[in-house]
Amino acid sequence: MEYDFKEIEKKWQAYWKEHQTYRVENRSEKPKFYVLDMFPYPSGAGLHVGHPLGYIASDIYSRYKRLKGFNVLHPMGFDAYGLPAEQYAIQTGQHPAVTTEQNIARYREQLDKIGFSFDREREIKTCDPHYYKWTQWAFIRMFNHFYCLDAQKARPVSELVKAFETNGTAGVQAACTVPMEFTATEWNARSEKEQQEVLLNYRIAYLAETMVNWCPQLGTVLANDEVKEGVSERGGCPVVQKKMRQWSLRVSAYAQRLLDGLETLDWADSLKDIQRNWIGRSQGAEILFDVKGSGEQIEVFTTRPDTIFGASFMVLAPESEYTCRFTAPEQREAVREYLEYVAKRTERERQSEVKRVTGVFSGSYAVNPFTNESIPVWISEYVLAGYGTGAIMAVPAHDSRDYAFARKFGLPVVPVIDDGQGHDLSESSYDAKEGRMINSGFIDGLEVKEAIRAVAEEVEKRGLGTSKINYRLRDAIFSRQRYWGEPFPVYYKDDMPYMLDDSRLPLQLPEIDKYLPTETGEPPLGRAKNWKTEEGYPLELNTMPGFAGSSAYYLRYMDPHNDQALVGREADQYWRSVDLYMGGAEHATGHLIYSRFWNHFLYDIGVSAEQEPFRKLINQGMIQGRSNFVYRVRGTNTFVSAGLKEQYETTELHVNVNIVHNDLLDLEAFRNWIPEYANAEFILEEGKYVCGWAVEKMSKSMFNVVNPDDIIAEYGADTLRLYEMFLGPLEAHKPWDTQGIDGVFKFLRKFWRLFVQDDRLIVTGEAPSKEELKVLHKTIKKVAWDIENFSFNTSIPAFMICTNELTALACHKRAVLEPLAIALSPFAPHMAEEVWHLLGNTGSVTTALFPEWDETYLTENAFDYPVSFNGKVRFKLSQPLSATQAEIEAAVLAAPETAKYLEGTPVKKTIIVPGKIINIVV
RNA sequence: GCCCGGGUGGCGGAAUUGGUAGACGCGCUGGACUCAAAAUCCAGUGGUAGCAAUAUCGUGUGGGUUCGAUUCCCACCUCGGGUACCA
Repeated sequence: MEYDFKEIEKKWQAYWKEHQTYRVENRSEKPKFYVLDMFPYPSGAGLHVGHPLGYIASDIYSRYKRLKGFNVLHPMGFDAYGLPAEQYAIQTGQHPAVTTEQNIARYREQLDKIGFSFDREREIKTCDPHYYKWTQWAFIRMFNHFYCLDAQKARPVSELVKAFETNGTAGVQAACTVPMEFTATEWNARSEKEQQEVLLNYRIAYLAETMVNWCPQLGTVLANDEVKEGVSERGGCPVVQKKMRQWSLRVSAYAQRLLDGLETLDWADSLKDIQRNWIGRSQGAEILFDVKGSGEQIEVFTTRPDTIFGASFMVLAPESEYTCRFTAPEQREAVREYLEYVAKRTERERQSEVKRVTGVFSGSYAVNPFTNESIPVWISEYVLAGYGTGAIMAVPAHDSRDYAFARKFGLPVVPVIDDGQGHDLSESSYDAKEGRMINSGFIDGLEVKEAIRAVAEEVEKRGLGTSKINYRLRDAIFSRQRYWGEPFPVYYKDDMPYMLDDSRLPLQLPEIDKYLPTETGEPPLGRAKNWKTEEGYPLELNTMPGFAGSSAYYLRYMDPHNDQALVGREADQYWRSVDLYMGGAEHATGHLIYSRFWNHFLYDIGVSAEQEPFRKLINQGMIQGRSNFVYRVRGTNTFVSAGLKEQYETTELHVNVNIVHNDLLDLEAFRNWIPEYANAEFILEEGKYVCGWAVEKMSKSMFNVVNPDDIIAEYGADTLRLYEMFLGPLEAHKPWDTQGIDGVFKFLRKFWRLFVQDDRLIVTGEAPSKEELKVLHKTIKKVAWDIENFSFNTSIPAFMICTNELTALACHKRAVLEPLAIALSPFAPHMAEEVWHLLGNTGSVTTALFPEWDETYLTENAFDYPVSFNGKVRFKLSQPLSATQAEIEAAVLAAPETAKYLEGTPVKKTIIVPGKIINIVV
């Protein structure tokens, strides 16, 4: 019986299902380990060969951990809300729930064939009311909490109300949208509606007029991470800034904690860097500048207080409220024109024309508090309203943007730092934080870093301002004008939002006739009949964004059937957080920020046991497509082989990679592929048609999609699993190329033949030789190390070498082969189960223990092989010696091998690297 | 612009972190089996010189540290990712 993967894989997949082999309990004597994959959005196209890469890696790790004696939670589910299903619904009228369910069924079927060890009982779908009930529940909690800056955590809004009632804002340190000040008397005099309006300024989930990214083509607003280079990430539609009343989450309140938390995480440094940049902490000072003749002041934020003596003008953001306040009457017309121009520009234009310098003089003058000179106040779009105070002090000599602006409008450039190299300020600004201060009064002669401190102190002393930390991280806009998402558990009374009672959750998504905005421009939910509370209050028409459902799903897996809580206390205390999270780095600024924020909040309110949800994170790389091309001779139906294409005028066309083998085109299959090519003629080289190729994104339009189902049908799931790992380092991006798959398939067949030949089991009970044990233990050691370090691509060669060596030794001994089968089981579980049973074991190999390796089988002589070169003799030590250096030296010099190479030459010195090498210099 | 990563045979990539560079696989070449092909098996395969043993060069480029560098340091070239008037 040859290796019959079809039979074997079918058999064991059925066995696992029937015996619930991978079912896991929330309590155990064993230590826990939680392995999670970023759950997929089930698209209509189904899985391609790139999708399971991370799942295979995490499955190998899960299986390994199980064999190492851990109670492993390894679930899978579906991120089911999303734009594609809704767009499809708009086009076809098909309910998105229906298509989503179909897609999920297809995904599940494809995943099942790969032999994952998921606990199927725990599967979740974000669009399931039993699931999104808890998304809504968490939202209500965010509405009912504010972020207390004293405690650095979320606190109930009821506490805030109490504080307002007794002391007003005095002593209240809370994260807010706009700073507010009022007394208890003022608060108590306010109407219910006015009080609610004030509280929205503090709530963690809040409704506010904010500048949002509005995408007219998609008809919805988008979060910052959903906008890339000024256009929507999905669909690439233009995005404009627009003021709208929208739900937001006060993520910014958690900026420092999200930053600090990174230190405790075992994530790739590059990913941490991305998050650090995104959070964008910058330390500086806020400084007040008097505005001449107004009695009012402008506050600026700067990280370079040291350069204040060089501040020769100020600039306001066009959208800043300062702008209209400080526009002088004679400049009113010019400013109005400029603001009009700015408002017309899209985000994209603004970004693509960064170099373009525009601006207008406000007509006002401010006073530099250190030089007492009067400086003009300008307005320009290069200053952003949403960052800092919306106003800056411009130091053209030491900031390149200010420099460009000063040059364009002829403003003075005053150098205040001497870099010691004679930097030419007529060419460019000097931005570096190095050098000595000049022209700067009391800080003259100080180093830049000292000067920053000195000025900041002086500013505080003179009451001109305070030091201040700013973050780039913005609050997350949480409303979407869409149908296919979680409904908000919100109703409106007197135009103010109120939360539904928990007992009314889940608030189910209503049926509607069409999935488009209403004629009056309301979101699709405006079409729902009776979309109001029993009391008749209207319900919220927006739905939640895609990241809502994916922000706390890992908690739900711990306790997926709990009707009373998002996660039960006991389950949460047991599983705590994800020990290994596997997923793509593209979620660095989206999901991985929101999810951390969400979990920090749940931690604050005592729902989640740990602040950080994902202790270790591995980013698997993307598998790209390898496209093939044919070359059509212009104006004909004749195709020329790649090697000859230079001799003709050709057009390059993508050809389906599934009818190309080793870059050779299957001519018959090509003629049958598309009717247009039925009569195609070919110009061959050496009787073959050679295709061109390139690495591109795997997509339908490039005809380079490889379906895992096809690979499994031809080679089996174990081969697919092995090959995906063998392709290259887990974290690297790499093209899929089916060509090499034969290699791992051959290996599995060879491995099989160690156990079975000529239809019978040939494994014997003989005691293994020293050499065989060395082969075995070498392999176990290597493989265990590789798995622990996620270096799966190198553990497969270890198995291959081992198999070749055992074949050469004609070793069919159970004492060697059984541990080997267990070690292989994380990679090729079907094959491992089969041979495990052939050896007479019962149950699943999952219940075995990963073999331990024994160093004593791997050691031989203290120094194995001398190599001589360049007048030196070198010995490699195969393991650390317990002897002293002098003893080693003496032993080596006395050894006959040494004498052979030295041939009497006197030794100049010896260099000993313990455990590694001895060099003898002659 | 700024912040991260990378550059090793014809190709994917090893080298567990300063110690025999090119493991393993693909591809290619030769051989065995076959009427033949496919499949399978065996051998060879970085460049140069040589029948050969062997010598010599060789990890993007140029320098440096070291007995010893793909690995560490400096400068440059180049590819990829993140981010971008964030003051």
